[in-house]
Amino acid sequence: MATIKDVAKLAGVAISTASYALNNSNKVSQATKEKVEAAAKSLNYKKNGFASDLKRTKTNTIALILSDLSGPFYSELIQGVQDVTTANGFDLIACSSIGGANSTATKFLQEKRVDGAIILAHNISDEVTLQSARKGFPLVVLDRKLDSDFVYNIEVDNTHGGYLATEHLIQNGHREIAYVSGPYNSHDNNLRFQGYMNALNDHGIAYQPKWKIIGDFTREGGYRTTKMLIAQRKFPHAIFYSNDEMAIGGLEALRENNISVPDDISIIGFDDIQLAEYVSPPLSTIKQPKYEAGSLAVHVIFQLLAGEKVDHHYTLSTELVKRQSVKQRKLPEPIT
Amino acid sequence: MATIKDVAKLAGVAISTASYALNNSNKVSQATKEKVEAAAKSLNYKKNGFASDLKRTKTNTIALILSDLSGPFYSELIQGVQDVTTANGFDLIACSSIGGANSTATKFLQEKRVDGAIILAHNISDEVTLQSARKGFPLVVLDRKLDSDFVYNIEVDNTHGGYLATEHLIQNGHREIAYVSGPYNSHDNNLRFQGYMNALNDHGIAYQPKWKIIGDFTREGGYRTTKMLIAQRKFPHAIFYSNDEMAIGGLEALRENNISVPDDISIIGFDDIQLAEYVSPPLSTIKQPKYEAGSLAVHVIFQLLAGEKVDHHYTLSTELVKRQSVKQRKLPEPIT
DNA sequence: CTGTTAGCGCCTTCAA
DNA sequence: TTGAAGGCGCTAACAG
Repeated sequence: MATIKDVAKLAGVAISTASYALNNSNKVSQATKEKVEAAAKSLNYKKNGFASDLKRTKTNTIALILSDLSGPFYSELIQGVQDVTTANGFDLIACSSIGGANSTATKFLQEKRVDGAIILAHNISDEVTLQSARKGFPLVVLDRKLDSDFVYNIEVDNTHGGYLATEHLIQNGHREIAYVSGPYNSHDNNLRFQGYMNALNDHGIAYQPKWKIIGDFTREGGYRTTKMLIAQRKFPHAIFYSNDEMAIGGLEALRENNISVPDDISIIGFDDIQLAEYVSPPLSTIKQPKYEAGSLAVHVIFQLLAGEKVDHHYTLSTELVKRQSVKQRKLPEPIT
Repeated sequence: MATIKDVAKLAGVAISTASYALNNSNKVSQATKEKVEAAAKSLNYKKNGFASDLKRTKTNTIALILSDLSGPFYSELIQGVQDVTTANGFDLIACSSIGGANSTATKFLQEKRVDGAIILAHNISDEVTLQSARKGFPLVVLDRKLDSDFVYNIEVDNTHGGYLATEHLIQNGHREIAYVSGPYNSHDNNLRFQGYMNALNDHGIAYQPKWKIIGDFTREGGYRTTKMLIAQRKFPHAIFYSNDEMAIGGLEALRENNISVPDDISIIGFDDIQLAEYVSPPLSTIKQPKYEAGSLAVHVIFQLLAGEKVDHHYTLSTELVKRQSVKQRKLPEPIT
């Protein structure tokens, strides 16, 4: 690979001159610039990005850390992140946190290969997050709540969302409502569950532990837990799946058992992923402002990079999306 | 930020010693190593990735270049890429080519920030691709065909896929078959169209230019072109959308006009994206071996990096997936 | 406008 | 086992 040295030599100028010329500085004459450019072209010279980043101690890129690049992550969120990042002339790279401490994500977080990062990856530990955040390296987390001088939190109002979902079910006459949870360590899940509890409570319905089923936020998990529910003697009036993926898995399990949604049972999800609208029946769910969350996250980073002071915590609101998986419950005929 | 110098100073050793200790070399005593590690920890030292990459002139990361990070890209493909990459202990980063020549993708391609790259982004020009590829920097393209010493091609058999789709329609009694194309400059599209033509030809059906509609591979494009088709006087027996996204957009247009699929018209897509199975009716389509394409791509890169010689061209086969959007055409009652 | 020079932070011979 | 020193490729004073 040709270096700037080779270019300078070929063009017959000093290295610095070549550098200036290549960076479009106005310190060199048009003639030299052309000479240098010609030399660069003929050598197929490409600058070494590291060397220049090293020198300037700044990369102009921010990282988006996802738990799995191929996962059903939120394309709107990425869109938001992407839009704001490119609008600011920064580069955006996405990397996965598969592999935990040895993952690419951890590497990027720790080795200052980027100027800032957004984390949406439950498999990055709080510990890694906390010890990576430092002055001059803003970190925004979208999936947890962390108190640190250098970590900024953006959350959607999961509690309220959980409340909304549960209340919608209650208002449709359902009282025996199962909650299919996400993993135990999921902050989001815990808040959604809190909302579920609150709604039950506000409507004078006693919480029954038997209706809390532990899932894992995956489609298979939803399928499995639903099968389990079906295998049990008692069946709820409705199921609140703590995310859409699980609800879709559940839908499949229900269909296989000829249990009709929403005639026999009502179900509701959380997230409003793209698929939700296409499954049959279309899934009622809780919509999160994903685009906003993504763009806000980057926005915070840029403010921080510019040395401004910003809040450490933001909460975005959620919204009920009524589709066709929830229906008014037919009460058993009163005996006359 | 603490540098290795600070660590060395605090630990009371030379810089090189600190470096050895931190890199687990066996050239330092256990005692020194511990001393250095303690110092590093207390300073919250993190090595600067650039500096070390610069020194070793190798990054251990490969880039996956997508036209849009938030786009409906192929999660299975990414899965394949990801699996093989991490299995080889390399890092994977995804970046977008939005912005063309000024995009992050172009930057990564040109500034040797990665050891190899996989391109699946029609908005990266052949020119950029060609001039980025160089010895020691293997490039695999998944969406075009390029002849260069340093570019490797992996294609799915689009022509055969197009043939399969069209033939399936023909075998169901359809003869007036519209083709909704992708963008003009899409290599994939051209091959699919070729397959369409071949099938028509093999079955003695004359190609009619009026049945070729120019789309753009987006859902909106499919919607728009279908509306157009509907607005015209003549309507085809069936439509072959050159990708699923467009077919889904088309489905919507058809539904809005109370044209039933597959009763009034049969349609087929291409790609077998996740949604295809969930739309109503479930979309018949052509499935591509996406996971294989992704894993093969990285595999090729690693072979190249290891100095092995590999073929410049691979073709993976496609397969017809029958679902419910294609139906045998009722012939008009013969007059008796 | 151009050239000289001193590092950015790290790794790695080489000599002690 | 440890330390001194050179340099990866580039940028940015500074001096001419």
